[in-house]
Amino acid sequence: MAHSTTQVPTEAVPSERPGVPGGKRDRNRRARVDSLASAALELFLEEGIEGTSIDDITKKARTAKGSFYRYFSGKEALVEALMSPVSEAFSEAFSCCETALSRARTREEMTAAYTEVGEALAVTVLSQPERIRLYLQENRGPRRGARGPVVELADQIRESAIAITETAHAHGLMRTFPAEISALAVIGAAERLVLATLNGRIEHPERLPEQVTTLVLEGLAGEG
Amino acid sequence: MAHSTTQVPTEAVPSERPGVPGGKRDRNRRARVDSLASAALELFLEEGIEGTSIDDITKKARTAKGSFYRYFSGKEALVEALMSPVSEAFSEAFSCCETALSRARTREEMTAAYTEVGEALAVTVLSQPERIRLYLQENRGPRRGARGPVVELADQIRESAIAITETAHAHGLMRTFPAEISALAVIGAAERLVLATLNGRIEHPERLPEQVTTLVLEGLAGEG
Amino acid sequence: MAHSTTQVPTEAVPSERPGVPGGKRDRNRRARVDSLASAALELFLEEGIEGTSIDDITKKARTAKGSFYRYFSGKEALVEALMSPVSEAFSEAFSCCETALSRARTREEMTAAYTEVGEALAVTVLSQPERIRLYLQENRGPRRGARGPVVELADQIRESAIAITETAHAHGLMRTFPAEISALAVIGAAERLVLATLNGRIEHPERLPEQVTTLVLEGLAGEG
Amino acid sequence: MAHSTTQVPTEAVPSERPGVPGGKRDRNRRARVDSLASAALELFLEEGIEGTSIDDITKKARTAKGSFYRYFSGKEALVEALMSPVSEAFSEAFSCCETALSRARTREEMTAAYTEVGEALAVTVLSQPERIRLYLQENRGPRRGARGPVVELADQIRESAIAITETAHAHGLMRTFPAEISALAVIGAAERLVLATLNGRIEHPERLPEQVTTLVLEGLAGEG
DNA sequence: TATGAATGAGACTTCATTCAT
DNA sequence: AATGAATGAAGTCTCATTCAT
Repeated sequence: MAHSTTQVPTEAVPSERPGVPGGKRDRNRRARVDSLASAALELFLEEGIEGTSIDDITKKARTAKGSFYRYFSGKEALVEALMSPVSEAFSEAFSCCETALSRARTREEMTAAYTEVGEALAVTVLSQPERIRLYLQENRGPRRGARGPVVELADQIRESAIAITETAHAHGLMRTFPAEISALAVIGAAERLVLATLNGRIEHPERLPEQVTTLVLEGLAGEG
Repeated sequence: MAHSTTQVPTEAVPSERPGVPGGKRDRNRRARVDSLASAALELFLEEGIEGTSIDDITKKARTAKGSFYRYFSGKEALVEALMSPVSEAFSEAFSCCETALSRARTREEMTAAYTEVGEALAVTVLSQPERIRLYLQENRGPRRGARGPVVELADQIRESAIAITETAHAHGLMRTFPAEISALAVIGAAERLVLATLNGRIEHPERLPEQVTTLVLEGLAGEG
Repeated sequence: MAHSTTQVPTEAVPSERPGVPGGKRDRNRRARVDSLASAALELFLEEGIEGTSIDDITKKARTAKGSFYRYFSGKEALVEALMSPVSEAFSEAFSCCETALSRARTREEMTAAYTEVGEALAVTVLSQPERIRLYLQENRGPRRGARGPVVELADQIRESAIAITETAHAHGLMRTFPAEISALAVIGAAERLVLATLNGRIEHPERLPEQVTTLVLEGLAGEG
Repeated sequence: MAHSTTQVPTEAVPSERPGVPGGKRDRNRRARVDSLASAALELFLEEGIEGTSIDDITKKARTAKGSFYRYFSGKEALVEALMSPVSEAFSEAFSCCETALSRARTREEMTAAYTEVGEALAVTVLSQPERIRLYLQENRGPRRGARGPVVELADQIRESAIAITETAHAHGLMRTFPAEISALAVIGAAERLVLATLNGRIEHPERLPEQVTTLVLEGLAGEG
């Protein structure tokens, strides 16, 4: 895996940095941050966040331990940095969808909104598979310690999903289940399938989106 | 929570015990095992398995640290002891269902088999809610360390669910998706909903089974 | 190895014991003490005194841990009990020799005295090989902890050997080296050879006494 | 005891060190290793290897517990580091002697070879008295745990001594005892005398080499 | 700025000893 | 008298974090 796939957004880096942004200093800094983040991501996936020590990370990134603390205030900040692009992409996708939904007047427009959010999420999943896998592996359980940011992301997703489901209900789009229930069911199903896909356990992943849509909309009992 | 709700199955206790099987020694032993297990369960739920130390457990159980090791060879063994009743109940439920399915000749018999496994699982969930919550919180991620037994249980569930789904397909019961996909979707949805329920986030939990059934069979698009 | 070879002298047992000495109680007690001592001896030889725990001993002796403390006040007392027959045998051998030497008037009488002490020691070595091996393995080093009694025995042997060597010198029996030097040299050589023999590294152990005598008296340069 | 007498050979120190090889970092590192090793050596002699804890060592060396593990992977590695200069010196001495012996054609040349090895060993003993004492105190008994390296050294010495004795026999230099027997006798005698000397129990240590030679070659019965 | 050494709290585990049954 | 459960001190080792170089 190229290190460049693990780029960390600018915000993770302390803002009062010297040198021209884009200059050599800046590039060095980013390279260091990226190599730490990508080493960490790989280790987190293999050993778990709590099972990975700062030492492990810096050893894998071939940096001195002290350097880690120059770039991240601790393990939690690093996890936060790893999750934040996912969080932002999801945030944007959901809020776009929410907007589109509230503007929608016809059933077709609503369906389009859903399709769009689905595609936006799929793009994120495909472009950041490791971070998504990290999210899927670590998002349950207490918010304690370095896993905090991951659990936070899970909450964000849950709330957004419920919100758009409620909007859909308000527009009479779907069966009037309680929004929590359908939202959580869809999230649960989707997450499990994505994880299986990322773990290589699904045979024809390219058909997955279509199958999931069918499943979600028409259920299992459909005229098989 | 009463300590008696956290009973550990007999097998976890060393078999050659002295004194009368119902005598004071025996009762003390069981009380100690229970208090350790229940303290641990509570802490695992609040702080995570990896975030809980043996010290935390023995402090909460008001025993000496050394006593822990008389009853469990380590944290992993304790987790194993906590998961094993769930694992056994699930094992039995799935294998009953598998048997019933393979014997079924009519669609009604098959539906009955599914209903039955669903009910068996629901009973387990309701009678062991904390252990189920622990399973739901900790079952993802690498098998590393004390979480091992939980991940193992997850694998067991996944395989069983796929197996009975394949049986169902073989009998033409449902839409011919790949078994992995429908099985994982159902597991994912169910697990998410159960977790939300156990976390008290579902309004009318008593309606959940019926709603889930509808959802699974007919999907979201159904003529709400 | 039969347990009876590991008998512990009466003194090791607390003196205020109930029951007729020789009665059933007494026999039980001795059987227990012997089985603990023989289990301990075996373990001490394999794992070292410090590497053996009370637990190891009672497990091997198939007794409860508490029983150990009924018979011995601790590991040191047990070591003391294991060493004391050796210590007594050696004590007696040396004091006999000392007496015989001081009475000796002719060179022949003196040689006889030495021969006799050598034989007495050899008998002890052969009749208590495991205890001797324990002594040889553990007699160096600080007197600290449970090894104390073994180191004490080493001191006793050293002093006795020096004493009879001085007597020999006083009678003009041997080359007038400082007594410490010849005594320690002989002890050192003898101990090393006995240890090698007990470890099965000497080809014809039955010839050893004669060879050692030659070696000690005539040295290596003799007309080979 | 000056710390400088407890220097640990370069190999024990991780090789890829930063900073100038003679810079402050380097000096600090060596000082730390030396202070740990010398504290340990002193404690090992007083309390035995098994009776000394890492805590004791770091307390005496006035460092944090964790620092110990930066320099040594554990107690056994430290013992190994303490023994290795002795082991190497002995190795070299014995192999020189072996070479010289196999080349020797006259009895004088052979005697010279022995004298030389004796002197080389004596130099080592005198220049590393504490390590030798540690070896003498801890070399018997099972190879278990941290004492392992010391027992290993003892084996090395035994084998080398037997080997050169066999060479001597092959050249008809000495009385044809089995090589094991004469070698072990000499080792045993020498070790005991060296230990007594290092413990300050020998009156005129400077005469020891000559006396031992006489003893070994001519025995005790010589015309005193 | 980069390095890795230093620190000490804290995790896991073992053990001698005491004590209830 | 015998058993083995309970205790907590102590041992080994790890780790996040700070700091001198």
